Amino acid sequence: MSSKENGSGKRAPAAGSPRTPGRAHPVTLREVAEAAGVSTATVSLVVNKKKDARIAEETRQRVEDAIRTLGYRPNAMAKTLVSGTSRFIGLVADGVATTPFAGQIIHGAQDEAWKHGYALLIANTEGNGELEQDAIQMMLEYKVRGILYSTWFHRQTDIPAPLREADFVLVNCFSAEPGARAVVPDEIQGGRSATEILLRHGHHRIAFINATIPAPAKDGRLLGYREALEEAGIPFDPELVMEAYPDQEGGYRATGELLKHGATAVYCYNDRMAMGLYDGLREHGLSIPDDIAVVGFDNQEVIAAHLRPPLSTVALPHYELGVAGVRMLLGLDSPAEAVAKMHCPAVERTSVRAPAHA
Amino acid sequence: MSSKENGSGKRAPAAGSPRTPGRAHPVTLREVAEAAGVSTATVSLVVNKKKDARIAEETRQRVEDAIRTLGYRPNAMAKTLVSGTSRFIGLVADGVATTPFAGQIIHGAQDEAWKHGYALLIANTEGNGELEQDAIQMMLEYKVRGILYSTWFHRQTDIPAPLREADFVLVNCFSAEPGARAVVPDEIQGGRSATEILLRHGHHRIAFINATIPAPAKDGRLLGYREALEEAGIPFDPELVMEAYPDQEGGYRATGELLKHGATAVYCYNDRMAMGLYDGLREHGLSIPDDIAVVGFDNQEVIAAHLRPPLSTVALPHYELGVAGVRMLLGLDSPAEAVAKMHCPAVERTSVRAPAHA
DNA sequence: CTGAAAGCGCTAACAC
DNA sequence: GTGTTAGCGCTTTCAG
Repeated sequence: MSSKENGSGKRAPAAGSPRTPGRAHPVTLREVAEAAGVSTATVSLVVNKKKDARIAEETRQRVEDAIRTLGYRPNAMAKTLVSGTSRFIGLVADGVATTPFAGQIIHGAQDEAWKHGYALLIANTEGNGELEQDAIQMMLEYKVRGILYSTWFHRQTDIPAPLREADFVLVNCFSAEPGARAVVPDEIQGGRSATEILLRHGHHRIAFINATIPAPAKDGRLLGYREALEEAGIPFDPELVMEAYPDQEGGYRATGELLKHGATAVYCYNDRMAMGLYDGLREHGLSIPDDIAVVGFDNQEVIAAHLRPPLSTVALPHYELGVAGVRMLLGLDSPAEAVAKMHCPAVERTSVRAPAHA
Repeated sequence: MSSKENGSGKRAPAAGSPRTPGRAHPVTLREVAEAAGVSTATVSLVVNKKKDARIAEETRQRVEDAIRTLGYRPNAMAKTLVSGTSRFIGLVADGVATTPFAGQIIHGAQDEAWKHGYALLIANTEGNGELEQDAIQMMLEYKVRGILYSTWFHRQTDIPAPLREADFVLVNCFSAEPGARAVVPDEIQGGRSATEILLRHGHHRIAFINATIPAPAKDGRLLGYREALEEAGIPFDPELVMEAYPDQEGGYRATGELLKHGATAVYCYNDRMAMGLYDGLREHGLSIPDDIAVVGFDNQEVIAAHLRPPLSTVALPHYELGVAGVRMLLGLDSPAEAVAKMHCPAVERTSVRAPAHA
């Protein structure tokens, strides 16, 4: 964290601030105490609404009036200094920017943290290791309650050394180290759910366009597909599984291969591939869902909800990942596994219908 | 900020932490001083690398060794308490979640803040006024250097009362109050740029599908369109301007109307509408860009870069908004206007070509 | 029921 | 060159 600064420190010339009328220095506890004619201890007690402290109703009134008229606001830094640990939870992310998803992790973490009186201190590292170290150091210096270390796509990760000095949990990633707490999406169940959407509509020849890129998602989503098939008593046909680069172009290019094997339905590794596939299918004069049913994965809102027809898919529970991350950090839930797998809910839209000949 | 807590406060049972071996309490400055056989003042001086303090090289070494072996880490809270203001910049957003864009604002703000030694304290309010108040209060209590108040889409906003107690700047929004500092995208220039892409390719009959929803973007993008036309000496034809709900469905439904007026090119209020329009045009057997050229607005990556053909559009400078916001807050740039308009750069892809008969 | 006083970890005069 | 000391604003025994 470099430090150079030339700011004026001046306030914006906004309309007269209602509270601190002309005061340069913020109001302190002591000042409130003097104004109310009590000691700082007493003020502290009423400010913090200590249950066991018996304050005369009359005194409390006097103090509260003083607080109001002076516009007193507690200094969280001083509080923290005394208590030794702040009400901050750090969130280190490798990409808030890169993806619409990271935002949801932040959102979930923030909501849950807030609920328990914590604020989020965030650092976006965009994959820069040095920055990451610095960010963690900084959080440590601010005495954060703990750190959420998150990645924008589900993957294995190394635990940066300084992270160990804090209470931490990995979010959307996991470590090879046993015992390292983590929360990740349940890719297998997600793959099962995606396949089941199709199965439920009566499809038997279901193709799966997997990603070419190795990742827990690649393995998990395939495994889920196989499990669902097996449970439905449908033999696994390797011909129906193909691979493509996991974006629109990949999906588009996979169209030809897909059409060779007489599938009546296809489950795509992600929504972006499904989007490309839509174009490819259309060019072949095929209509969705009448000629072929499609499901995606990720529930990437901008895409899935607005394709024609809207895409049935399985959602990656990013918001829940954030929530679960802070709950685990704070030790709010019963002590289950070290790594929690979050459910990926199916979200059905209209890209699936029973096969024509069924 | 409610406060209830039952966390265990235990650390994750990770591998032995390298630094603080078994220590319950973090290492303090005083301890380093004792270990090095110097006073706390001296340690403070070397820790902060004070230029003017003359420390004997030998002493400095001794101190640095002590720091290293003890694994000392400064307590930022104590520092802040002394100095009166923290190295935090608050960022209040009404929707990190709702959109892929907000992430970019955060990203820009964080990068720039970090560059100047500040960390970001963020609060997502999702439009909840009470939460917003609380968030600002909290930031005030943590003595933030200032607050960035941002909205996920460009609009006018009211300044929440507590915000006035801080140094603040509005990001992606603005206030009716004169003097309130703000940074917003330059919609007019953006509209001009979008239109100019089409003009440059030789189009004369350029339709504009505007949004139905009132917003600075609606007015600005239209105005930019008119300016570009005028500058090109092309008379404004009201028939070529239509309105639709600003999403895929809106764009799709606008197709029929669009086709009535012999436009060879169309500029859409946003990329989502363009996406819908692509489908509509395709159903009419029209091809892009041969039969009709299309440009969007927003540069919503997932969409624009991956439509077939990839969509030429104008980017909303969210990252830059974040950067400019902290620069303005910190008073880093020359004292220009109270509200800065950020440039919206054209990003050309392949959805535009010269008109057929040209 | 309330006040006095001792710090939390660090910085900044001001001595020596 | 380096040590002493007085707080920063607050919480928390411990007296009374």
